[in-house]
Amino acid sequence: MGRSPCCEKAHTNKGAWTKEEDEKLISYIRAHGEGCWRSLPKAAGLLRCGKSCRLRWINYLRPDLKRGNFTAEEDELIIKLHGLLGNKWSLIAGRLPGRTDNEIKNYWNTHIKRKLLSRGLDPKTHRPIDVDRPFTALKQQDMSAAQDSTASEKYFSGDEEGGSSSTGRHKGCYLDLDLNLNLDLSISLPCHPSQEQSSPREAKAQATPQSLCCHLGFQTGGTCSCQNIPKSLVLLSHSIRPLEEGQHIA
DNA sequence: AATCCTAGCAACCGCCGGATG
DNA sequence: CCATCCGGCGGTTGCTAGGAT
Repeated sequence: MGRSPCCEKAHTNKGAWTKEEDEKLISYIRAHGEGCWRSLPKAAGLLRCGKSCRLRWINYLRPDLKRGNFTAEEDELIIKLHGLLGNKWSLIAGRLPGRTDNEIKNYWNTHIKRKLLSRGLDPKTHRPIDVDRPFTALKQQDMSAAQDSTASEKYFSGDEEGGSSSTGRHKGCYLDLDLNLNLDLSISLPCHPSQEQSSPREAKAQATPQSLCCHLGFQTGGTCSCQNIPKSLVLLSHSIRPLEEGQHIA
């Protein structure tokens, strides 16, 4: 059967937006609000695909966007959140008021990736690239360092040119989001080899707070009892609540 | 001055999942 | 339960500006 195209491609403009198009889109959304992107282009007199309008509005025209360079605080927050969430750019963006997922994704690919590499960390896993020093060993050895209240600070404060990629300078892959998280985590649903789910829907149905917390990387005991999951973390598993304006992660 | 290379960013594409009939 | 619609997401592409040669 196949899906109908989201718009009639033959009669739509592509590429960079003109000032006139921007103005049409802005004035239409000001008058009518967001919603029904599919019909918006026609109603607004734009020869654009609805998706394109949505993207343009969200990533560039929205009045609450914060333009300009990322601050050091935003950098660190992105790194932390990426360690926790992976490439869930929209969730990460939800924690950075005024920033868009596209912006963060671009920033990650152009700046932060390199920053992590210069620290000798794998941008995907946030683990040391050094293969001669397995993570497990590192974990044990650096746990004490991590207990130092400034350890996480040190971990994230490697200077760009400092050659921090040399072995022994990593402070371990520990996040400091008020909780004792490590980066051996994934948001993915549990996958027990013995009982493989036949469909994503089934897998979802079997996700429990217990399995969730283990996959989030909580230490047994301590924060994670696997019995008493903080409500906020169950929430986290479903969706990350956007920060209110001015609110921030400690 | 011309050409090449690279980084940065805006925009597109294809897929996924929730909502709806 | 199924088919379809639609919004949203993440990955990727392509254009452009600026620096290097």
